[in-house]
Amino acid sequence: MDRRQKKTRVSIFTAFCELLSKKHYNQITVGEIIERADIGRATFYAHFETKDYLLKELCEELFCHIFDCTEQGNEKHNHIFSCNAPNSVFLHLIQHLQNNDNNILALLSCDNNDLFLGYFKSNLKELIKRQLHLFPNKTTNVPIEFWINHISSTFVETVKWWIDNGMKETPYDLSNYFYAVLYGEDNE
Amino acid sequence: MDRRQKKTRVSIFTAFCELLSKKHYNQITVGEIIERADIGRATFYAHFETKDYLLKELCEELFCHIFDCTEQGNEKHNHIFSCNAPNSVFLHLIQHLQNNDNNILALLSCDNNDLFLGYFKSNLKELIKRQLHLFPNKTTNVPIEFWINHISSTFVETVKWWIDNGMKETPYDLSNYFYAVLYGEDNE
DNA sequence: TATGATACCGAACAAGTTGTTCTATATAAG
DNA sequence: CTTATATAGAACAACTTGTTCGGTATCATA
Repeated sequence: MDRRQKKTRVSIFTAFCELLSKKHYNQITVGEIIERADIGRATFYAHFETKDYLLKELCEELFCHIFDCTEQGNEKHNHIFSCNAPNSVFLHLIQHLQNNDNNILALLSCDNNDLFLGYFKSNLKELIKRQLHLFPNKTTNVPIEFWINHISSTFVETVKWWIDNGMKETPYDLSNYFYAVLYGEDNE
Repeated sequence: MDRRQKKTRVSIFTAFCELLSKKHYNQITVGEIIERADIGRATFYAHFETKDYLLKELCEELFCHIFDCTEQGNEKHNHIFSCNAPNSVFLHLIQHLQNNDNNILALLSCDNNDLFLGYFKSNLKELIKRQLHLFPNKTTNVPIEFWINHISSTFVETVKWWIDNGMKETPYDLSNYFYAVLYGEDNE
């Protein structure tokens, strides 16, 4: 990609993230974004058809960066699945979040959740589907699709709860909470 | 309240709900609302400071109507808690939804979820807190606040999943799904 | 029925937002 | 050096928001 394009794209993403951590997505205007990114109006629209697409592409980049590790089998940076226990998978995910890779926390914590969390959950579901053997269905009469949805929902809600309450718990403890409500008793 | 005010308020709510069932909240303009409600622009703003407040008040009316039953102890229309089992509580709630009281389904089903579901969940949490004895915490090391959040999240996500998949399951079955992922095995 | 209060209409308005279009300039690639 | 492309920057129409104001209809009361 053209060096200029890349620079512009990065500065838009950066400005957008900074704004997202301050105010609700709905209240952010294109005018604010281009002012903070210090680019021309036409340039913005040359990159993104609309604000919604900007968010969409931002999410894709961020989640791709986090979930990617699981794509290429057992070859390269699949550290999330280095240990074959579901608890470990999510522990790693939570640690990623705690490290605040790519400023994801700022996006998860504020009011912009709705759309963002939607993308997050949808990526999570794909991950779970691909690694379903790690999450045995503990009940007999619940459809598999419902079960998958429940796992990913529970994880997203766990993280949301964690953030809303000041992230006091360690990733390890939180991962155990998650696992406890999902599978009954703590697995220690 | 003045008969005129009441009429105006109702027509605004009605128009708003109809629009919400068609398009996303963000894409609905005040212009559309007042055109469909057939009222003057100034009249709208005399009733609601902004579109967000309109949604807020709408939610309060709707949820009050559904959750109210639990407020006045065991005296009047507390049919939701007529049976002292948590499964029954949510079964009743789901049946309310299936009956589509006050067109709530239209609001839950479409793209407008975010804000609306937020209010829904917050009402749910209050209900659960008041009736916590019905939901024994099955795990030892999970904080009670986390547990409450998990119950209400799971219910909201269950209903969302149900709607997104065409509401094929009976309220009875769905309630069992909910209870199964929450408490391990089916309680039949 | 008469009267004062209040809700409504509708039009106009400023301020702000969106997405497009244009020319000129700067930067990349061959 | 030359050509292609990305950007700046300004101007633009169309739309949205929230306010204002004078006139009209409806209420509640005497």
